[in-house]
Parts: sequence; structure tokens; C-alpha cells
Amino acid sequence: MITAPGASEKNAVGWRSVRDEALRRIGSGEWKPGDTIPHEAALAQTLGCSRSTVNRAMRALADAGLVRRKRKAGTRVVEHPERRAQMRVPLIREEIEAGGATYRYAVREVGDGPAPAEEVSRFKGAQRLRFVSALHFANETPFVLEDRWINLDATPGAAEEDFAAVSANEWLVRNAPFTGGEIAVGVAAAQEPRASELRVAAGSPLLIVARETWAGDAVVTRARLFYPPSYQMRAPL
Amino acid sequence: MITAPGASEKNAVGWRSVRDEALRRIGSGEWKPGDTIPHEAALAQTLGCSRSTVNRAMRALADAGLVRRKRKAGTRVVEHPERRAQMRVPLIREEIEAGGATYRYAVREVGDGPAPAEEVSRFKGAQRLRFVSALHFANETPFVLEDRWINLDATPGAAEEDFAAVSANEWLVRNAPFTGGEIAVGVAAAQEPRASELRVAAGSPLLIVARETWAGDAVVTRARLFYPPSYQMRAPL
DNA sequence: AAGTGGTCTAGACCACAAT
DNA sequence: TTGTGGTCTAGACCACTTA
Repeated sequence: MITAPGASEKNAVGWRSVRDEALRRIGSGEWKPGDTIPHEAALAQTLGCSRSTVNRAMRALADAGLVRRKRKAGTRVVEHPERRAQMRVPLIREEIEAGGATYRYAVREVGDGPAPAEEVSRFKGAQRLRFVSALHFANETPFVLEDRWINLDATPGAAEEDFAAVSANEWLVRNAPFTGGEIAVGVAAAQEPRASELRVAAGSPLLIVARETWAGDAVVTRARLFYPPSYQMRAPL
Repeated sequence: MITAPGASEKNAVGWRSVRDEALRRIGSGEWKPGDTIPHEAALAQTLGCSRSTVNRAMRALADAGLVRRKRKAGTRVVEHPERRAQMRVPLIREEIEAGGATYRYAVREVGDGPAPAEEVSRFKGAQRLRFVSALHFANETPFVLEDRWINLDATPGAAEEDFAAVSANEWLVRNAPFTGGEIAVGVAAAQEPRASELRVAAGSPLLIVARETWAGDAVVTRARLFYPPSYQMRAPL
């Protein structure tokens, strides 16, 4: 007899149910860390579905880091699943507006003056760099101070922008596609004039987020975001 | 004529090549943000592969957040791809040893005394809570100070552990599977006695990572990690 | 009502790695 | 050499959404 999917038989075997069954066996200790679990064909027969479906389910578990799969060696339950936290990196304006606050943006400084040697080297010899410093406000309270260097050679149209109306943060997202980047989170004591701009006492702890994005080989932009002590970044684990 | 895979024809059409072709069309502007792209069957015919292969490729792009797919409505190129950063959350010992340093662990305090009201409420009424405070050293330099509350009711065996030899961080990873959690990153000025323990001046900025993990409905553990100003968290973007 | 993605299937061949 | 996962295919039915 052929079981019509979603028909009289209630227990449809979709790849999710196969995944969940595997999760249950791992959670219950039936499959222990380090164990090699039955191969796809065997599971397919046991669970009454095709190997493709088992494959899809096990791939999902492998993507989640719970099992490791190798041809010929089989599928093993990972000993210590690595924990990962995925942080969303939204536009600053959207982050503020998502909190129900009114957004305002103010440029502090824009210039094409000579860049510090350290920046030049980080940009791997790019010739034209523009510096933009700006403040983002939530309900007229300083939310974050943004210092940014932009590689004008790598971002067509940037040279014609003064970033007065649209923040560099936003302009770049819309106009400078990137292929990769890095984000680093650290901390430092607030120094003048940044402390005053953020309306915190000098010496207050600041959360600093440094971002670098690149398109292919070229470094597109490097930014440092200074958040007052009240700020928190959150991510699901 | 049937093209044998991997045979004379060099341009095998795997799902990766379909994905890359789609990426190329998006990158080149052939498919603009907001556009609806051809449906799977059309792409399959155009590219000379089966719909399943196109489906696999487009699903990968959807997972990456570059397109959004809806039945009947079709597949659209996303206007502003959301940026995400995936942080690894390793064991503290492994993070230190990965840096080539020698790891040492020292308990500061362990106790089952009554927990602050705030903690009790966060644990949603769990009865037995244990507090553990400890220091993790890298080459005998304080690396991070860990304050942690553990729900003894949710973690079998924890009641018999004093966490003197193995850190709570490590013991929990090995013995308390969890199904979800949250991580929050913030900053604060160091206060005594934590400042002295971390060998920094009182008032120094500290990076604070608060983690909470749960298994099903129960909150398993809540930890606050205090890092000295020299610490940086990094993640690819 | 109809179009599009979501998924399952049975079969097939291949790539890789362990033996 | 051989066992296992990786992937492709052609076809099919379903679920969801829009029209």
C-alpha cells in the first residue's frame, strides 16, 4: 500500500520529522557523542522514506554543527557542538527606529585630508580615502558616534557624496555591495571630544564596534562605532 | 545528446554553479534589487538542468538572505540584504589554548546561599540555585572573570559538583545539553573586588558578556563574563 | 482558479576516503 | 577495492498565495 502524503496516515515523513527524530535520539542518549549513526540507506528503510529525505535531514543537522559527515566514514555525532551566536547587523537608523525612537543624523566632520599611516596600510595602498565622522541620535539622545574611512577608488559615486543628508552607513549599504568583512567588539574609556559628543563623562566605558568590509580584494570601508555604556548588543545562541 | 556528468563537457551544472550564475546576475545588475527573477522551471530549462537543482541553488541564496521566496509570488532579489555576523562561542579554555597560552582555572567562590530576587525571577521559580565565581588565566594573566548561577534542578549531577577542578563553563557544556539561549554584550566600569582580581584599576572599562541558556522551558544557567579592556571579540561579517 | 515554490520518490552515477 | 555521503534527474503531488 502506498501512503498518500498528508492523507489518512497522519505521520507524514518529511525531512523535518526525520531531523526531529534524529534530534530526539541524540537528546535521549540513544546516539551518543562520538557515535557513528546508521547510514542513510538504513535510516531511510527504518523510517520509511527515501534516502533523499534522510540526506536532507542529516544535512540540516550537519549545517547546525550537531553531526559531522564524511564519505565512507559515515555520520558521527559531534562530541562538543560548537556554540554560535548570530548577530544581526542592521542599519543604525533601522535599529533606532525599530526601538520606536525618532532618528536624527548629524555630520561632525568630513574630509579627504591625508589619512594616518595605519589606515593607509589597512586599505592596502588605496590612494583616495575620505574620512566621515557623524553622530546618530535616538530621540535627540546620542545613540552612537561613527568614525569612518571610505575607499573612494573602490566605491563609484562616493566621491560626489558629502554624507550630509544620508549617513555613510546607509549610503554604503545601498551603493557599495561587498563580498566579506570583519567585525570586532571591544571596549575603551571615553576621551574628549568623544565623551562630550556622546554626553557621557570622560573616562566612561564605551563599547566599540570596529567594522571592515571588502569587495573582492579591495577594502571598501573601515568604521569604528562608539556606543555609550547603556548600549547592549543581543543575539540568540 | 545526453551530457555525461564530468565527462567531455567541462561545464557541469551542479547546484553551486547555478547559485554562482545567479550571484553573477545579481552582482552585474542583470537582476536588480526588488526584481522578480524567472521561476524555477524557466531557469532549469535556460541553464540546462533539472528544477531540483535550481531549487537547491535558490534555497541556498534564500538562506543567505539574498533573495526572498514565496509560493505563487516567485523569487525576488532582496532590496537591502541584512548583514549578519556569526560569532563563535568557544569554551574559555579552548579559546585561551588556541591562542597558544597556558590555561589555568581558579574558583573564587561557590555557594548555594539564597539568590538575589532578580536571579530567582529570571530562573522562573527554580528552587535550587548554585553560585560559582571563578577566574580563567592565560599564562597566569587574568583572562576573564566568570560569575554564574546554575539551576541544579535542571542539570542532573550538578549538585554533586563543586567545580574546583573543572570550570562550570566546561562542565555544563559537557553535561547539560541545551536547546537555546541568548547572549548580550555590554560594558561597565570595573568595581572592586573584580578590578583587583582582573588586575586592572578600579573604573577601568570592562567588556561584559551575559549568557543565558535554556533546555526546553527551564533556564539552565546564567553567566556574566567580565573581560579586561584588552579583550576583543571578532567575527566574520 | 491558477501559478509558484516546497517537498518526496526511486534510481543513478560520482567523489572521496578508509581498508 | 569498497562503502558512504554528495548530487543530479524526471516526475509527481501538495501548500500557499495571489488574482
